Amino acid sequence: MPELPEVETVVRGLRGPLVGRTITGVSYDYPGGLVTPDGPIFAARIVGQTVQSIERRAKYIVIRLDPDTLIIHLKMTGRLYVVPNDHVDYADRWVHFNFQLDNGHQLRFSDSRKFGRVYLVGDQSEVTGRLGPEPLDDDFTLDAFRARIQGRSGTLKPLLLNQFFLAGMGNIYVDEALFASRLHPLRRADTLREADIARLYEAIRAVLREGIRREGASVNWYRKPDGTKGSAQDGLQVYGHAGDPCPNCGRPIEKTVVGQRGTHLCPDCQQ
DNA sequence: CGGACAACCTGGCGGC
DNA sequence: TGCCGCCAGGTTGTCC
Repeated sequence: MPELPEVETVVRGLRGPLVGRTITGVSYDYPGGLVTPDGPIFAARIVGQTVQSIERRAKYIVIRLDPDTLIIHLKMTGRLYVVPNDHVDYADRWVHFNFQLDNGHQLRFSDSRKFGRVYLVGDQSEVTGRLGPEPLDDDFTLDAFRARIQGRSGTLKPLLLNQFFLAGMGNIYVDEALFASRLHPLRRADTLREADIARLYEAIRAVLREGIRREGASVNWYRKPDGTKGSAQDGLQVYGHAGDPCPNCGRPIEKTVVGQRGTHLCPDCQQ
């Protein structure tokens, strides 16, 4: 669920309460969620480090400490929020990491399905170094996208979900971008014409920007750091709309499986 | 390079 | 009301 717009919203919501804070302790009850370093080193190494800045790279939340970097991936059910030590929250039942801050607050990482991952590294590129370009960066131009997609032969949906091809898209926004560009999820990348590539490029950027503007899609688990829902789900055209009339032609939206993922499309509008 | 599939997990939901 | 079984999906790793 948390894709680029959701993670971007989380990052923006965490900056205020976290930047400038020093971590004074950490506890966790699911060692499997800690990728690196080894458990015995983790607490000793992070305690005493101060948050310098918070950024997003793909779907990773990158918290720059000094000298290390704390990186968190929410996967599907992860939630991050900062609350006073004595605050009781509904999502606390799934908290597996709890970072104590120097101002009587805590950064809590709740994750019911335990898919989320935590990294503490000296060099961010250990985790995010091989990811594809950021679709909303200024230097991700139409020319850059064209150069990247030319020479690829795979089907569009799995290609757009591939984080090494393009960073940040997930199941929701890929379905939306393909609908907006009138391209079928099974369309092969090497059959796209110039106009198709241009429409797809614009659609990717548009759906992601709209997702951020609406502060993410709370289809089920995703919440903003303040616990409230985003509203991007209200603007979705096809995702979660199986059987509903296509906003373009009125015929029913279909749900199928592409690349082992639930896929929503209008078979009449998307070719 | 690509595609299929299993694995990691557990809440929520449909069906009975 | 309660139980069973399946579905959801981000990422990695394996295999062909």
